[in-house]
Amino acid sequence: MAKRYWLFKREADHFDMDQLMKKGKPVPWKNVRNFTVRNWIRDEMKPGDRVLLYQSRTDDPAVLGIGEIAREPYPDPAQFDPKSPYYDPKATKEKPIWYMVDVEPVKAFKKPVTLAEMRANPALDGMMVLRKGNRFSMTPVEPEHWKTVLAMAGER
DNA sequence: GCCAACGTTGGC
DNA sequence: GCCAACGTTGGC
Repeated sequence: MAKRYWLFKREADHFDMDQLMKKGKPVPWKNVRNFTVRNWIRDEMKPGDRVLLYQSRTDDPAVLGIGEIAREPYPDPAQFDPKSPYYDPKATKEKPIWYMVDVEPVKAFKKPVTLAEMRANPALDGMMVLRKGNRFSMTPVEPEHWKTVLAMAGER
């Protein structure tokens, strides 16, 4: 299957792009508990897919950099852990419900691409993350939109 | 901090 | 299986 593009959202409180880059290792992107997003993870994400890393719930929400999916999707262990807030009593090891991927940080943009800039760019019309009321923590990104965002960041 | 929007839950 | 109520997301 061809390489795909995604946008992963994370709240500012739990997202430090510099820290990610410094670490330089794949990080688990866990705790997705939305069925639509689960289906994208489980059925469509592949190692090598590229990801826009987006910071939400801040004064200036923005894409801060890019990453790459580092391994096949796998069951989120928290669903089996009764002590976890993400525990799901309906999930079993044989039939997991929730999936996750690891993301390797690839590059921090020198110039983040803000939500305001993205909304102002007609080339990004229809981008899922820009839709009103969008609450998916992960969304697919069209190849043309990917190129546009990278160009806006001054990257190639 | 507010509140619109939306996914999920649960009573019926 | 519907749908109102609830809880959460996330821009502003």
